[in-house]
Amino acid sequence: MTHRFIPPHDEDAPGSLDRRGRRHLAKRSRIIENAWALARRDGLAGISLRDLADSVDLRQPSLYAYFESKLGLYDAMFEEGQRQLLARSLARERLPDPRDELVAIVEDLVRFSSEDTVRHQLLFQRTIPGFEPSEVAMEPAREFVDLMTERLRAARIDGPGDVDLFSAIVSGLAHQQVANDPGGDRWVRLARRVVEAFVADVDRRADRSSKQRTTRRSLKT
Amino acid sequence: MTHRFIPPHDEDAPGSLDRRGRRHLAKRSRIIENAWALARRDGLAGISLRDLADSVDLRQPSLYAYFESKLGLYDAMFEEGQRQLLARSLARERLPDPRDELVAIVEDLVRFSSEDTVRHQLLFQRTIPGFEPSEVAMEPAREFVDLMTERLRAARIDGPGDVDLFSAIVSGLAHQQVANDPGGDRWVRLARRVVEAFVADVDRRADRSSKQRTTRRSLKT
DNA sequence: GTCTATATTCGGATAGAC
DNA sequence: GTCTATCCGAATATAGAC
Repeated sequence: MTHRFIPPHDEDAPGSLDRRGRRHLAKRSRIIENAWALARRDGLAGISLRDLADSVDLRQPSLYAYFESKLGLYDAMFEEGQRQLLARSLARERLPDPRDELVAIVEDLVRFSSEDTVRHQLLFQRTIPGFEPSEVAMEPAREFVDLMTERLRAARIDGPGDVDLFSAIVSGLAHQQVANDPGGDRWVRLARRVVEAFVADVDRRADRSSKQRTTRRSLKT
Repeated sequence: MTHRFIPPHDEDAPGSLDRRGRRHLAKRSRIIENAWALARRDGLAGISLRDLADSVDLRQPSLYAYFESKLGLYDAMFEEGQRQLLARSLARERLPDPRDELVAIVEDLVRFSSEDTVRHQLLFQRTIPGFEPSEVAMEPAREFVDLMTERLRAARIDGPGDVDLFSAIVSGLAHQQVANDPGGDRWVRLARRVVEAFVADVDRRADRSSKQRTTRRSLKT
């Protein structure tokens, strides 16, 4: 079962939208926007559909014209948050040095998380009981992972465990930043150092294994 | 305002407890134990005081003899979780090599988190709206930080940012382990590597700054 | 699409007797 | 300390008219 709500409409071209459909989506966006504001005020799980409806001058039951349930609302918020993250990464101009690029991405990510604690909570922690993002909502997340993987490959980081380790480092920085210095930059500032240490480790391991190969070969000949 | 509940009792020695006090504490412990079980089933925020009371054969209002409110219950759970973590770290025999000791601690920590997701949630993520641990509940957490700091110093890790970076790395491993491979060891296995990379980075920076000092000195003389 | 009205359930917390 | 009884509020969700 999915949380997504497909509003009923009957245009001829399924891809584009008529005036009604556009208005519908615009209002839906506004609702989501206000939902974020409420979440920042009352906590993510604390969003009340009544308050949300009030904030857009609707009665509470009318929200069901836009979302099939409260979980459907979370799903929409999740998707929007993931799109924001992806959009930000794509917007920034790519740096020539792949390692500088990694540093920039990590800084971006940590800042992105610390900008908005509840967004970080919805996107990266599983805190809403019963909520699991739908396939559609996960799509931008998948694209982002692809992008990250590509950037890591460009810096010659693709060994087994490398990506796991990198993801752990980034999520750790983000988490500490959000938890202990929200809005600040205490862990953002560590991005360069951590990337350099990580890259040095990857290099060191590559050296060691290539030396091992050389040794083995020289033993044979 | 604190969430802790000091049960009224009138013994002569304030430190020790009479029979009644001991029974009270024992039952309180049992309640907390069941609260963890419910949290694992329904989520942390999903604990219902009615269900909890049922599970210990009490009526719901009777719980207020043990906790002043639901937040007080969370506070007790938080304190207990922190004590478990501290107890585990103290129980393990200390390794002679301070870096091996660091590896062991990190593995411990990541395993501790992944053993029990909701405990990890309560202890390390701020997910319950309105809940902030009381001073008393934070006490074992402080002790744990002291212990960690001491272990890091033993490995000559005490530079500015070193502890921040280390904490980020550990929490990142734990978070990824909990989120993506709960009960497994995909990130636990990275503990040794990550500690070694971290230590190498600290050494490298120490070398560099000592060389800088040497250069400056040789310029002077 | 939006409304009114309402169903339904459940939550935490309190009063006061025993 | 434990109970019964109850309060009070809040929540999501549905039915059906317009």
